[in-house]
Amino acid sequence: MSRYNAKEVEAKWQQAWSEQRIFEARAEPGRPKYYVLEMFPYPSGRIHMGHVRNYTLGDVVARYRRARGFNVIHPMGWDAFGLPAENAARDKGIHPARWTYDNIANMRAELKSMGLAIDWTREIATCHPGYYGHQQKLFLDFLKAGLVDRKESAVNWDPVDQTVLANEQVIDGRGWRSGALVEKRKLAQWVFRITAFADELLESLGELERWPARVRLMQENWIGRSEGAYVNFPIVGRDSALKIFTTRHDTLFGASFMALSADHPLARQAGEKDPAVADFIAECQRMGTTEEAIEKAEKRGIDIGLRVRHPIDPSRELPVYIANFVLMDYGTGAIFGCPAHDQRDFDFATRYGLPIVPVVAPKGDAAAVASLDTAYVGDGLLINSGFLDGMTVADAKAAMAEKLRELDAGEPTVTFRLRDWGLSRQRYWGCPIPVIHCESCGIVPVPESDLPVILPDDVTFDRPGNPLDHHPTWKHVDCPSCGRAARRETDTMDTFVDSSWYFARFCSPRADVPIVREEVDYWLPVDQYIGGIEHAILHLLYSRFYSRAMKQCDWVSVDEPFDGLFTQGMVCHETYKSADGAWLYPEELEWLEDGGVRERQSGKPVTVGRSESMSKSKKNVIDPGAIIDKYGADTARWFMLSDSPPERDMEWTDAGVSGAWRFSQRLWRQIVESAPRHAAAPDALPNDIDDAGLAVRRATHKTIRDVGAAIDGFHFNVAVARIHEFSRVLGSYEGEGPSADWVIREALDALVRLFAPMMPHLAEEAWSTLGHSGLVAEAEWPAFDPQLVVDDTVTIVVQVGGKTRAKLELARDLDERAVREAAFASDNVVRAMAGKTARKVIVVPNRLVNVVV
RNA sequence: GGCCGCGUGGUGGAAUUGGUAGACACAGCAGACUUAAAAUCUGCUUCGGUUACCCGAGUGCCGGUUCGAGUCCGGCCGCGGCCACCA
Repeated sequence: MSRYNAKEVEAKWQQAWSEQRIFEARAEPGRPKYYVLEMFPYPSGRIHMGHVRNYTLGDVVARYRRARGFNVIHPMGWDAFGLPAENAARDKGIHPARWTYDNIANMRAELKSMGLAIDWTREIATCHPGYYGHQQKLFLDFLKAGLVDRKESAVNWDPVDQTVLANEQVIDGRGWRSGALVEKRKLAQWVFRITAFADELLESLGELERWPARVRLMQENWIGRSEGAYVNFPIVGRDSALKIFTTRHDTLFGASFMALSADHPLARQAGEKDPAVADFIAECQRMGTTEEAIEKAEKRGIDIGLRVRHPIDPSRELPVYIANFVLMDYGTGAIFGCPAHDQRDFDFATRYGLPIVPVVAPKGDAAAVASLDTAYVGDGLLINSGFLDGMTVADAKAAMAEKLRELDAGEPTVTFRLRDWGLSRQRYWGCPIPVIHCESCGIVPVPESDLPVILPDDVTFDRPGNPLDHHPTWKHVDCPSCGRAARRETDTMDTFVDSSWYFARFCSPRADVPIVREEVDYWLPVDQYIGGIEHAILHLLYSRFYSRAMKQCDWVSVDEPFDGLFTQGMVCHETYKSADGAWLYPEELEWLEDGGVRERQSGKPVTVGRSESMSKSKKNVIDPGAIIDKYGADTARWFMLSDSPPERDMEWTDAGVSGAWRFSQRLWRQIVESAPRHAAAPDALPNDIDDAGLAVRRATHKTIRDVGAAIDGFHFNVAVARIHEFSRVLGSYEGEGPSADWVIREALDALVRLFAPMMPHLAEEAWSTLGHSGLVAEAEWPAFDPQLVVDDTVTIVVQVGGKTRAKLELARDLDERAVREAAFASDNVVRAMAGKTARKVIVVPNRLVNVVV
């Protein structure tokens, strides 16, 4: 029995693909293209199972589309800037560049061992000046186009590491690395004006039909459009007014106080005069932004003595508080409090003894809201509201908006939750922001002739803060405008910037301009993008913004970069804990015959925990390298595609892997053992084949149809099942085959091409064993004969009263009367009817008969 | 708290979108081959009623629409995700 040696065979075919350069893509205007892209990896050092799943899915699509005749582009690169490289430098003394490029070399080799149909000539790394230099050019274009701004904004500041932290890096109010209490600081930051596209980014979500509904919804919520109104409350004793934003202007008559954010200019003014107010502001700024902090935080405030007039009823004066629950960067940083109809305002009013005046009641029934113990946020009719009384909430909003406009006291407006994208990071290992600060000229862009602004190599990590800041010379430059001494911007860009345009750079990865228009016009948009759901918001939203910004600067023609998006599930594995509660690696365990588990070394008992997403911290990881080494890439790929639908989480099991390995061996035997016996099909197919021959041909053509449909729909697990089934069918004819041996040959030729996208190495070996000279990677997808996928007979289900009582094998398209007769002739049907007469008979052609008794 | 998903055998999951529930696989059991084991092959495998046949129940729970519901509608229960003091 011949055994398939994956290790040798896989290396051989990987070399053949590479030597024949079949995956190198070239734009061919007029020929249909297909751009397959998986989210590029961060070069952490080793690939993990999540990568294996991601790139296997993409590779199936790429190879399948190629077989379908598309001009496929399938590139790979490295999201290579980021904090871990700097941490490695601090902890191990390795330069970030060295660490990163070493990791890339490792991971490239690992990815290559997977046998991916990738055009490696297009490989890019975002940390290379040949990439980030062009990113600086785009930045300057955006700056010129008014898409970049410099803004004072509140940031999380780690006083020990002396850097800004992203929200995700603040854990329980402390820096994740230093453990220091994080402060809120105002810093001048560069921002992309993503909010300028808020409406468009929201609107266009509707056109992304090949995106998961869930992702679109998440983006919709993230952008968070709300319709409301600005309202101006004149300040008593001053010329100015306090401007607030509300979505409930219908409840304006229920106002009982005003509340300002601690960062509001009026709050600051008050703080300068009153130490108690200043103390309260300081306290608000210290307040954590974590989930628990927010949940526990009480609604608190301080009356700053200011009074405003109600805009509709000037006789009423309202107190102005600073409140800890009002955010500066949403709306205007100030609200009016309507305790009866907002829970936060209700809590606040209760605490400070402010009036609670209901102005909306169900059906206008004032009694129903006379004594509230929580805010009433439901619908109803207006009460206690002068000219609004009796109106619905919606009508009252409209009427109030009209009134505000009349009085010049406010106007309807739309507000978004989306904020501008702060891109400044006080870090070394990122793309330098190409601007210069000059005392006399202000902000001066780096002249394009001076690009790229290259990161200096000679940096030190021996003290906290940004190494670019500590560098003795790098930041000192002459102002390009006036020539006097000036300072280079030492902040670098958020790494999300790097990944916001890489799909465009892949189209012309070596060009001396960022993007070559003819190339992107041919290849973009990405037809199928594949990656984890964790990027559902930020990366995908940023890329959508970037596309629009690049279009505005005439670099690309598309608004939407990703036509189709697929979000894969995670790879999970059981977790193991020792008796003293420490996590254990699967390799540290020994499995006993009785099904128990213990530690291999010590023999101590082990608790098997639930299956969770593979992570180093829980030690429930399986190294893909070891699996590929032992079983081959095809086995790993096949297992990834089997059983679990790709969008769902899957569980990695030893049994599953060995099952995949056994099946690959089975396929190999089946093909190699039958191949010599079966001749190729004659040009003119004979009609006189026997029943077995016809059955095999039908199975072949149905499988071709079903596998194609399954791959089209991303149901790779179903495609796998159909191939299993087909292999069994062929197996059942191994002893006594059809008289026409070309029928088996036709089946094998189809079979190999059907599993080629999934197990490409085995497929090449099988294809050549079958006597084909070319590569199966370049073979056409088999076509099915529509006549052969329709059987002559159909199984008709006969139900009596909705319960299945018989199954009849009848000729296809038999007329209704004959079907009825056959149904009533069935013993089981007669018995089930028990002498009753049929009240009604429903006949669904070629499917079922339901006798209603 | 808001919004959105999902609940199918021992397990992962199928089910032409309202028409045979459990394809395919894993695990398990039985058998063949073998001195034996491994490997391989064959069969069985939702639960209950004595095997075959057949009967009853069955897609989280309760109800509804329909000749017919895993699929549609209403209400519960459970699990998960995203956002979250967003005015």
